[in-house]
Amino acid sequence: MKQENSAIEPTRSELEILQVLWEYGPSTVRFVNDRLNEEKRAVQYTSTLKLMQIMVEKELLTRDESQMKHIYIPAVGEQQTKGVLLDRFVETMYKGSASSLMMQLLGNRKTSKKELEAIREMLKHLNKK
Amino acid sequence: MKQENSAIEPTRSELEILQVLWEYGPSTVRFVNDRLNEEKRAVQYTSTLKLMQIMVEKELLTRDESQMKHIYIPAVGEQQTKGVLLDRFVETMYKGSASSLMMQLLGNRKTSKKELEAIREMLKHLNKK
DNA sequence: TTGTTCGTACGAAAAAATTCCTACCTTGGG
DNA sequence: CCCAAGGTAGGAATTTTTTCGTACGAACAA
Repeated sequence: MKQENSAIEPTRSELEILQVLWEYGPSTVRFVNDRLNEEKRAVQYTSTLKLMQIMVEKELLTRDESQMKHIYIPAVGEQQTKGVLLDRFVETMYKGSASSLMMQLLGNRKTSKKELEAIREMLKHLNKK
Repeated sequence: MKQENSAIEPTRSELEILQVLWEYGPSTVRFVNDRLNEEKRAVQYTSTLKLMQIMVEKELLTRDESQMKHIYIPAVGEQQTKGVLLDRFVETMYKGSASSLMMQLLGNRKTSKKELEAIREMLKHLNKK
């Protein structure tokens, strides 16, 4: 069955592509493919092409076809998309409890002192609102 | 190609099953399937069975076959698993920056005052360590 | 005993996500 | 002009994940 709803639901690979476009701005397939191969993993040019074409169909991307080298543009916002995914993550993993997630996060060794400081600082400012 | 590594990588459906087992403890397929149908979505008994059998193969679960009704037991810890998934999430979505994630989280409407209070409280205690 | 219910095993279908092959067009250099 | 490089389109194959049909055994009530 086809996915009919308009919910933002990028797959893992689609998300990788979006990340590139969010970071570098509108780009050609070639550029995106190069970034993926450099930063992520080996992937054939036509694979990336195909995926990006599908993403246009799904309206995750739009493209400018006025040149031979089409320019692909994200059709979904970075913050919005990440927000939705984060919400879903918190929902399914922590029953919607942000503080549970925080607890887990801070329990991990990987959270550096610097990170902690940043978070405290943020909360402080949040107080004033 | 088969997945050979032993990394904890439950799929979405597998995670649903794990959640049930984590919450209610070791259970039969029937019990898990009932919970899924109540709490999540319609799913056939044999589908759940199959999935749980696969999870045994993948060593996400173990099972006690001494009775006819097999009892399935999580083979991976809840905190550990969620921790790994959270780390990966932060890594891919926020370049490993916990504070970025926090920022996003707190920016969402859904974080209640109560949640905020809980987080502040937690950080306070974390100070003392 | 017999049939209904409930369990497991297992193959295979279906759906979703990903990858790649092939064909064909356009551009630019020699 | 001709070829090589690099682009798009699209079908199809693969892989991964999910779902289910069928077979068959055990338990239990009538």
